[in-house]
Amino acid sequence: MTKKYSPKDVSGRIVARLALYLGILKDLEKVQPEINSIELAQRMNTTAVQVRKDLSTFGEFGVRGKGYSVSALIREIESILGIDKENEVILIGYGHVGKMIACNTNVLGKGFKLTAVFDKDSRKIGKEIPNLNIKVSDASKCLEYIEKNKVHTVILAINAEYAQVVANQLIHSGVEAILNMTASKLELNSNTAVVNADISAKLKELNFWRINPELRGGINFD
Amino acid sequence: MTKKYSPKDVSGRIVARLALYLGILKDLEKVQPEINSIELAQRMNTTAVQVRKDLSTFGEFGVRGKGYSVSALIREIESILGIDKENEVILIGYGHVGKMIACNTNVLGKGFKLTAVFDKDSRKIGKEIPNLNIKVSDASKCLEYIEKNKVHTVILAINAEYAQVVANQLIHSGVEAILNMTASKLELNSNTAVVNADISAKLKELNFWRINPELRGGINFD
DNA sequence: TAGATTGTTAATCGATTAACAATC
DNA sequence: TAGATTGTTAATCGATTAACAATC
Repeated sequence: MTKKYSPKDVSGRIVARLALYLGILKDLEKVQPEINSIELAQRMNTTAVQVRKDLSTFGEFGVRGKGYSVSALIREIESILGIDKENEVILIGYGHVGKMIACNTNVLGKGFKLTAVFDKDSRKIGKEIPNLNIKVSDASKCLEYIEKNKVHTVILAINAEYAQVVANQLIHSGVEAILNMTASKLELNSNTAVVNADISAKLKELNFWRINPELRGGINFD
Repeated sequence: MTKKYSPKDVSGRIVARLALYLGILKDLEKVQPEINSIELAQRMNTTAVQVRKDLSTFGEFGVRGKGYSVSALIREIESILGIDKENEVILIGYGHVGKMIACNTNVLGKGFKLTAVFDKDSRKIGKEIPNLNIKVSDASKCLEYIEKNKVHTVILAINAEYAQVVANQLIHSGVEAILNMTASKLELNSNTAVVNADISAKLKELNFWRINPELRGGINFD
């Protein structure tokens, strides 16, 4: 059950690609039952060898001479990413970004369930969140909630200037993973996982590639 | 004025880091006028050598024996990323994600101005966007608008299943850059720049690192 | 001049690709 | 068995790091 991958074989790039493979496979699921590395590579804008190498890092999922079963591969990748079960997450910050995440269950995707939302603004506290059966709670109760409910994943959607302070508190409370939606780069000497999903940074990257078309030789600049 | 960097020296990673350096420097601007590569590296969770290498790819911005001027470095990086001037962008899709972007000018950050918003839903068309002086337009007018106004950058925040079709049309209309907020991986044989900013993919990555703490040896898994 | 820190050239490390053996 | 396509081992390529020369 508990698969063991070697640290030297799993890189950040591979994990990022895994999430992309999954997206492609989900699109494909209704249309065709099987796929080979060549076609998957085309859709990923990469090479067939990389597809096979990536997948084989985690196990032998294909059938030689044939290819991969789309549905089986989806299940494998979901299992690798730990989204075959439902993971509880909480959201801190109910501003524009927070609201978008809270009001749109699609945004989180399969495997994640939003169980609580916190904000420090008294005008927002107590507001009902559409579709989910929860209300915005007072941010001052947040750490208590985390410890009581053993929350392991937090989406941080607060003002950038408070991000570092709040993150420190979260880690102290035992949080293992933070999705950082703020423009602030979090400094964490602990072993908490942090992934940045700040839109403005992405837009800046994009703009660089736009104004320097001659530099986008390589295929991948996600 | 027009700086020329060699393609072999500029990688996607460097550009991504550039946007992060900028964020750190902006935080720092009010607090201290100068910084050296050692301190900047600490805040970035990387090494001083990498900081210097990254920056020197684009020019000589530092003073030997001293370090870098925070404000000058900010200006340089903004210039490299092309956000020292205002770039017009349009938004396609006024659902939860689109609304979040349109209603929150902060989200785009410096250097970008939202000039038009499109949606195909007749209930949304005509709606006034708070703070910006624009209304949601009919998506059917979108391509015409792009061609007329020479729009080069589009934020795509529509349903994943339409993403590929719309992207093809955008490229045909001369769009140079797409910020893809959808969960769909866009296949583009043209030389349009695309950067993905799908939140659910990031959350999946994050979850992998959470459940495999022994694999997060390296510092950087953004 | 001595001390500090940058920018660059060379060495190492890691990730991608090529070649091929395994097997359906 | 022949054809196809996977999974893996070895070779190449690119990115990071180390060493050091430049210079404030």
